[in-house]
Amino acid sequence: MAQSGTTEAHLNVRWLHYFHAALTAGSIRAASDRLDVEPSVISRQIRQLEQAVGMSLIERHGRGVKATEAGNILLDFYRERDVAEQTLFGQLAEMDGLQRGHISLSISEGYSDQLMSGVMNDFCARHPQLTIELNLAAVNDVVRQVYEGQAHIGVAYAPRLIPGITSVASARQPLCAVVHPLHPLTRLPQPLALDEVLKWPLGLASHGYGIRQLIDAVEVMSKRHFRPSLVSNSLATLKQYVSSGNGVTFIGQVALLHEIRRQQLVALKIDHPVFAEAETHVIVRQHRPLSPAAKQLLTEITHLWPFDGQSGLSV
Amino acid sequence: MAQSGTTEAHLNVRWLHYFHAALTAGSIRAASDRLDVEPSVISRQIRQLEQAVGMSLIERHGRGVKATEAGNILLDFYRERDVAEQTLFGQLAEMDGLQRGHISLSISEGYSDQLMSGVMNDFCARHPQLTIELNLAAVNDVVRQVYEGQAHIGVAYAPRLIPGITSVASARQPLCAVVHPLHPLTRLPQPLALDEVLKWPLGLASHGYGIRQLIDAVEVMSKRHFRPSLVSNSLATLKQYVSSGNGVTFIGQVALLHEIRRQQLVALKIDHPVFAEAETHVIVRQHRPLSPAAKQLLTEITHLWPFDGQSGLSV
DNA sequence: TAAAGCGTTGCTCTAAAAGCAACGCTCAGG
DNA sequence: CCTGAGCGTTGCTTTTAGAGCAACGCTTTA
Repeated sequence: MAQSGTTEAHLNVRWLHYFHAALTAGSIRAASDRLDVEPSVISRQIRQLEQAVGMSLIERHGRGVKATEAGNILLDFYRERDVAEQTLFGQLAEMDGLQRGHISLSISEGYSDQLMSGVMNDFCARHPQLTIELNLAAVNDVVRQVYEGQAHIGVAYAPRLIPGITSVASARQPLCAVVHPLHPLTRLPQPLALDEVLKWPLGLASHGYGIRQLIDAVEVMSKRHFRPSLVSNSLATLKQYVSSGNGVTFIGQVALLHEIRRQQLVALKIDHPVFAEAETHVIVRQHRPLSPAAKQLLTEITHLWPFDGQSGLSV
Repeated sequence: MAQSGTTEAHLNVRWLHYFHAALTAGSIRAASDRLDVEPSVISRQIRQLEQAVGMSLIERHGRGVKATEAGNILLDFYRERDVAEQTLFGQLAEMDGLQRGHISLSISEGYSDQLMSGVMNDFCARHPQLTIELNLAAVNDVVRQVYEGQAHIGVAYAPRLIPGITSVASARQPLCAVVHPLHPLTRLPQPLALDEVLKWPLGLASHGYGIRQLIDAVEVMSKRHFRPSLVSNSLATLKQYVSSGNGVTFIGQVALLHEIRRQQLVALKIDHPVFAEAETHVIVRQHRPLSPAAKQLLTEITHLWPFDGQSGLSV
């Protein structure tokens, strides 16, 4: 009587669907009319279901069908499964509608202000249900976190683009010489010659930072030796350094919009291709599908940010 | 972005199965080896699942696949569904193993003792998880309850078999004249002539009882008129009636094994075909699949009960 | 740089589902 | 008692979906 076969085989959707339809409709033929499917199909599928579970599930009367004891159990199971499935679809729809989801951003230090004021504030306000993780990190760490999947989106200044990382947008943001507004350099015509800049005390970012990598490159290319009097992994420290003396440091203009607007600092262009062509990149992991929320945020970033070119935006 | 189609379509089992296998195995090809299915099949089924939910579910890397955010949600859903399904199978197996279930019996009065001592005691002891409902009723009610599905199994004495009712077993249990052990009738040779019995005060079962229907039939056939001095719907009352006087009543021998063994009453055979050929029937509703527990109990009843013939036991 | 491994795609083949017509049966009504 | 409508079921065919096979493009590793 008891089917000896392993119950490993999962329950087919059609079986349960027809089974449920037949019992709710009261008869196989009624279900047939409702579903616009031949009665024979329903009959057979129910039979398959029966021999799959190894028990009789419906009582076949001359007038319709009724559920057996086992049939009722399975019917309850079907209903529970159905609501669970609808709940699932609801969750996915919520996610699709950006009412739910998680986005992890990793951005270079100094650009957080810009991001928060430009895009993130609006986005967070419009989608309060979204969980947004904003991680400040050195450029190399931004790239690494995106590469390893810890961050969905990365914003990095002058990142070293490696295979597996796709830049969906970029904006040219020259690395400038940053000094106090009353600094003698401000009286020279721009772009400044590199030698002029190097006459003054120098503050540099630590190794591993995108800025520092650019500077190192320029150091090699120009066959000069930079002798920094201050090295820091904090942009704020560097800003503080130049704002309280006659020192100079290299920071992207975008990273100190606040100070420039308040006339606490000035950014002076430098006559060197590497400095001039520095770019901020919005990067993602190649071939990694973004969640709907992340996609939306990504497009907003690339649209509101003053990017000139968008290379391969594949959303 | 968002799939506009209705999410009415239910999720196919194969889709989820392959999807889960690929993610747990780490790669489609690994899952392919584990399931012994071509990788292309898995890839395609997952793609079908993806366009069914309208979202990307896995990240395709050069080295295997990973779940997206939506994929993880669906993965959790699959796991929950899986345990729910196993729970279901467990319930059904328990029911199949008679560890769970419900049986409703309807039996004629007077045969409960026999049943309880013969079969039910053992059965209940062996399957304590089973819910067994034992309903005493008049024969016609037994038949009706079985017919209407209120009782799974019926045990009826001389039931009027109607279409829709199947007798799975029957035992010949002649209707006897029941008297006190010292009654004058006991000194006559058996089978007694009907006229001899009718000379004594008569106690009869109420109308609607199987016994009474038999008696009525005999009354018509023998062209005699029975004048009962006591009519009761309680066998116990009838027994009491004959045990305390010189009255006589008609009861099946099997209904008073206790009293016979204790020599409180004696059952005397009567020379009439209707009385002689009375039968107890075990009946079920035609075309009604019994639960495993009910099936088991039914077979035990038909085996342990002293039935001579079993007509169409279709379990 | 070459080889191994991955997911994917076009094609063919097989197995499952669906449609169709007919049968046997139960059950309500004349 | 009998008839007819309605039901579930069964053999058959047609259609669809799943599965196998070989090859391609790609990423990752030695």
